[in-house]
Amino acid sequence: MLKPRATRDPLHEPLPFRDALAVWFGQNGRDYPWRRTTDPWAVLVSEVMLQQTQIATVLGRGYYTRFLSLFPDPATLAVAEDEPLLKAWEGLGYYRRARMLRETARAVTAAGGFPDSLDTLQKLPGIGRYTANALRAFAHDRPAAVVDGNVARVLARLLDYHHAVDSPSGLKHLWEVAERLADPHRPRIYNSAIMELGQTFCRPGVPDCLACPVSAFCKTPEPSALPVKTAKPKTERIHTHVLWARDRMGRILLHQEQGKRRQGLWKLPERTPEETADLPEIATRTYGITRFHVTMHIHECADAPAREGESWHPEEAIATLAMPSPYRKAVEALLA
DNA sequence: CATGCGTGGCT
DNA sequence: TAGCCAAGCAT
Repeated sequence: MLKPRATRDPLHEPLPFRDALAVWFGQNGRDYPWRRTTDPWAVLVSEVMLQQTQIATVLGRGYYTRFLSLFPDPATLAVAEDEPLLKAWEGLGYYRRARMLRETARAVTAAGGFPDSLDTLQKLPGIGRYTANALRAFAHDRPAAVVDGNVARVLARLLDYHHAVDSPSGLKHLWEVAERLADPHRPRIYNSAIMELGQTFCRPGVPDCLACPVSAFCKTPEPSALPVKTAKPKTERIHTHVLWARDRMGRILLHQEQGKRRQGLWKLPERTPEETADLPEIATRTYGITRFHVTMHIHECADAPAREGESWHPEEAIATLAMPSPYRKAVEALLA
């Protein structure tokens, strides 16, 4: 891996660093729909959708455009029911984001508009330090710095920073650096540029330092070794047993989540291994969720008493319900 | 401060 | 295949 030697320090010479980023971005910046608007609502929707979610997912499957046509302003989302909201979010994951976005829409609607102070923005549900600053930079073009996964990687390499970037102390340091580096005169361009740099040249694994517009400012001799992250617990293999139950009318038994996290989503009813031991297993599916590798065993039964939170649904109604992806796929395969 | 939260693409 | 990673946040 060939990498040009660092000849300049971005913290010591922030002006040429910002210029190099701005020039490159001005000629090569990508055209995303959320870069074509300054509407705080449209920007907020994009930022929340993009939390821990790749651009290709949000764009490729049309989530962003569809969501904004369904909920074009905060007042519309503020009065939306669970079902259309969760359905619009189906497949994006982290479903709590959708509910928190509606809570924020209600607060903004009640207040008659978006707050402009960083502290007030950060008190809104689902808006943390990153999203609050992103709103200020991308919607209002006001001085702000952001640290997301891309920026953390870029800064760690620029500074040859070998502490864990996902630890609280590491993040604190990176935010301080980010605020010193950020361009106070071109917040929108600067923040767009440094994030896009992390998606393109300064990508995870082996970066493309030879083409990087700021390689002269980059201190690390071994970029592929950065950033350092805290060790994650090893994936655990677990098994679940669910029912594929249809009554005499052909209706399907489903369970609606009640907890804090996935409230409102519909799943196949779960039973203990003992309860399904005598039922024929008609399919198994595997999927990953957080730190678990799940093998879902699907058992067929003609009928079953509905328990708390469970109800029967005609086949035509299934498509209108919001289901987590693994269950959506399982149901579609079983109905095919 | 560590952990849980979804999903899909890439290595 | 298994692990890593992504425009983080709340608890």
